[in-house]
Amino acid sequence: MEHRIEKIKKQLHSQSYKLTPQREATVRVLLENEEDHLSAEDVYLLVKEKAPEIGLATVYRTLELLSELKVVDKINFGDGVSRYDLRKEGAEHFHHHLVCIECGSVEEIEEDLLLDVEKIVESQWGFEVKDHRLTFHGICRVCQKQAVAASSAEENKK
Amino acid sequence: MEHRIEKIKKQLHSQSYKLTPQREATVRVLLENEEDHLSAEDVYLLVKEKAPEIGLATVYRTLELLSELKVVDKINFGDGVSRYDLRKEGAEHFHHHLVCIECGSVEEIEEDLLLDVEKIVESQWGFEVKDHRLTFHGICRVCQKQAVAASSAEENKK
DNA sequence: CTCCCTGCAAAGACTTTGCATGACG
DNA sequence: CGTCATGCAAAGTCTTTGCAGGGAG
Repeated sequence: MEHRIEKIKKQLHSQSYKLTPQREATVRVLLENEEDHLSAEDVYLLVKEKAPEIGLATVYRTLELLSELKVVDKINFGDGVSRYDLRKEGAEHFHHHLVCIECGSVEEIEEDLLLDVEKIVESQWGFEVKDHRLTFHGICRVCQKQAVAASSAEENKK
Repeated sequence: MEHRIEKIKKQLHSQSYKLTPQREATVRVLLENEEDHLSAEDVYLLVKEKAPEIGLATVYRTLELLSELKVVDKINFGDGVSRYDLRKEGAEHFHHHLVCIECGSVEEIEEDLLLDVEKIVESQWGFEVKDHRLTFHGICRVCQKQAVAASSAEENKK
């Protein structure tokens, strides 16, 4: 984990930004919650546990900065909030998401499934693809099982 | 166009909603600007030209309603506003978008390029796909040409 | 008469900004 | 010292809600 912080520090320095304690705390929170898709408010609350004096505005400013540096991706699942997602080590493509419409869980797909599609877009639409956002909405494994369980319970009642 | 309004009217009635004059005016604006990706405010201003007494809240409520009925899709390109996009006749998949990071133009892809990808997601992740959102960010044909023109102008200067 | 719909204004949620203060070289 | 970063509070967006009045059946 430390080396990832070092790396981010270098990225900041290369653009003459500093890794201040607040920024570092924010980055640590993001690293520790890599699986989640935290909103600015979520990050703020978590950072506050370690550095209670931090302000919400600083968190916003830091997330904005990290977003510019492509350290995090800002995403939006359609509820009114922006969420921030750390790019994985070495990944230059933006990972995909599976959002369950039943329970709201969000799963990530690291693998890039769009290589073929991008080729088609480039050749047929003449569009030079730089990045993509792909989200599937549907029913996750867990909720599918529950649906089956519920309907068989229904069966038993008869 | 009239038959599309009729169709929407029936959809509304089937859920015991009415197609009021305000709602109809809103739908007409959406139909007349199918190519664009209007924000609620945009729709409001356009509707106002025909029906000046309409309120912004009604537009929001109508768009929300149409969204529930799957007549329009609510999308979000990362600027802070929701945009509303009419579903095409008979389409049950949500079309894809090409957003140009130079000029901000948005192009649509009707064709469903994700059929194969969805199969993979279903079989390998056990996720039952119901809908998807796919947006590519990159450089559109027009801006690519301008970039070429600009760099050759640069050449000429030498 | 009842229920749904509307306009207006107010409230709300999320995010950005202005400004004085503070850290750092 | 000068610059960049911070915290706080205020201001901004965009969107939703409360409520009284209206309209259709």
